Amino acid sequence: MPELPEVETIRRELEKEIIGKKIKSIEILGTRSVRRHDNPKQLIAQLQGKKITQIRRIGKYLLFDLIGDDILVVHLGMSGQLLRAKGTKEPIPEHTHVIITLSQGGQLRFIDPRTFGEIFVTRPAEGNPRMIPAELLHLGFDPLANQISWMQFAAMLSQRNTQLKPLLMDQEFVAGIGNIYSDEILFAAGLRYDRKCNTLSSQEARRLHRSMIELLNEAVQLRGSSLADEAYKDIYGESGDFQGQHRVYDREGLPCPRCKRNIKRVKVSGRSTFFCEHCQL
DNA sequence: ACGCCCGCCTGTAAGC
DNA sequence: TGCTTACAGGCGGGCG
Repeated sequence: MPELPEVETIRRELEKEIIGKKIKSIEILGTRSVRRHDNPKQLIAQLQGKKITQIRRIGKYLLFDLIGDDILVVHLGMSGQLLRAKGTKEPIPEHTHVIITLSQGGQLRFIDPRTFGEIFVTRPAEGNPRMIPAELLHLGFDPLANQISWMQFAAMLSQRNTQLKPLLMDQEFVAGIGNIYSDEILFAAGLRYDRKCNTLSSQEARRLHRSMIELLNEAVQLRGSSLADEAYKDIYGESGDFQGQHRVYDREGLPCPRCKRNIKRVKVSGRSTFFCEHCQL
């Protein structure tokens, strides 16, 4: 599923491809993707003719800033793709829910088999200096966009009493980390998924902070992870290359790259969790 | 505040 | 071989 590195890859590509272009028309083929809107026609009217000025990302959300303060928000959920079509005549893939036609710029298609993703139009929350819509105000800091110091991070950890993995995946604490990257970050930091956050030494908190930023940056460099049972593709339909770098995720029974002992798998709040008992304490 | 489960979905794969 | 079941998980909501 697209997490921060995948969404950032898409954001960078969109920045190159569609900034300055105008939305010519929108076609909504299935209403589930636009479920926040009572009236999809209103959404269409709101977007038509608007110029795209900027593409932002907060956590796993993409924000298309439009002329006149409107913001088109896209969340890919589990299986969402945003695919670029050069023309308007390319065949429409199955599970295409929304088609955005751009003035002299082909189309963007929103494809999402599992329909956990969504698209909605909104505006910046009243008086919000960072122009963040109310719907996204609950999100915590973005580990790449708003870098915080390890000291601040350590202070935040010390105030919580939860296990590390659920905290890393809590979008209100830090935005953008899902199941794959939480396991990879914890392995890189040498910390177990079930360590209580407020028991970390300052050295451990610093290691976790550093691992989080470094690992996410490395994953962005390789344009994210595409797994076998997953549908992540960038806007050109290309897979990412970071899956080859996974050290624990989906590697149950395989040797730990560090100590060669078998990678273990457990369930943590219903989610598969992969770790090395020897290297993560 | 925290942990855990459910419901929402569909494609894939394992099990009988 | 063919059907059924489990699994994958982001997110919001609810319950203890």
